[in-house]
Amino acid sequence: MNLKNQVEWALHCCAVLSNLPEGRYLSARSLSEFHGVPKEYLGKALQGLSKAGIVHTTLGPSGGYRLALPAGEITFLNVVEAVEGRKSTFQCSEIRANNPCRPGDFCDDKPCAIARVMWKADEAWRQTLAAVSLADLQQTLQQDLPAEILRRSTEWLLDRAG
Amino acid sequence: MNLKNQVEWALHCCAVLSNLPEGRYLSARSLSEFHGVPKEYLGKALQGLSKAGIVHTTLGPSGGYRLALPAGEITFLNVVEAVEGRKSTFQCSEIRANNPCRPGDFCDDKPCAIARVMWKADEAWRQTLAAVSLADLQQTLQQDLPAEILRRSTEWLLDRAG
DNA sequence: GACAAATTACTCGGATACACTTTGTCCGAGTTTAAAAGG
DNA sequence: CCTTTTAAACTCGGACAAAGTGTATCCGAGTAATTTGTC
Repeated sequence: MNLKNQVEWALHCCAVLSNLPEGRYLSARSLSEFHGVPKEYLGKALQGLSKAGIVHTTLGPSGGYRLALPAGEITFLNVVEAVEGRKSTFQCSEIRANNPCRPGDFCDDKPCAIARVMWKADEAWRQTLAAVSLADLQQTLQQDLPAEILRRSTEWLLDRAG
Repeated sequence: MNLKNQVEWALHCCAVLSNLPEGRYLSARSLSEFHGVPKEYLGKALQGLSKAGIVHTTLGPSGGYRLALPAGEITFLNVVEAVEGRKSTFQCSEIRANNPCRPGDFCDDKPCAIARVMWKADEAWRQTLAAVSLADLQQTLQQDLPAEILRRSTEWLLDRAG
């Protein structure tokens, strides 16, 4: 079980969009060029973000994407779920019902004990992702990256932002 | 991203094997019949458990599987990793290196900030799974299930255990 | 110079193709127990 | 009754097939800004 690489791309795109001045838009083409990934396929991920209300888009030239909310109000979980979907990683297919010793009309009052554990783990995963916002990420990146690269990247982006 | 259904099957098989008296073995055929899943394919999952040292197997008639350790020393994580593999759900492909503003010889001293968050979430997931043992599961099941079904199931298993 | 029309640049969505993984089946080789055969 | 041989039941592993999902690519429709053309 692997997350799609679109999740990674979407997160990196959000990190870039966090650095964009308010009201400016950055096109899918520029985002794909900046990250070195195919534009058309990246578009699918961005459409996911758009549908989830995480980014806002405008059409036409100088159109593109910007965050629809302040970076502090968008979490990793929001982005991951927008691309990957909201359903649990563990799918219970109720095979306990196949037990030949169960009466046919027997009805369980609780979900399967195994599924409960797996879902709890899933919940822990989501909670960790929900605890980190794009603003947190931006702060981390500013500590990690040399100022020179940050400056040049910002310049590169502003050159292309509509 | 979904876990394989083999994970679910393997966990259910382990739950059954936890109820087996010490020294008895249960065949893949019986396990597949009990859970209503294809025998050959279930065999693949059991082979994973065997390779990971979670179950012990004997050949020949009256052969089959039993737990290789006390149920209290086998965790959900052990079983899940035996079937699903040990690598993280998030794969960092280092697309930050594609940033056109980075000098070609620049070397990051830390892993990507985005990957760090994703890996932390993965760790939380694993920690939750590592906190529950098969003994815990067995106890939960005994509280959940009616005594009648438990008794009949145990009888069914002992009939077939070698 | 003001207004309308055409062009351009972009997003969005659907259709399509390819590769990889999951899911499942089949069969042969090797191993151990149980049953049958022979003395 | 005891020993040897045969048969049966099982695991293990590899090869193979089908279905589903992930990873793209391509193209047409719609929209907004810009440019061009007209008065």
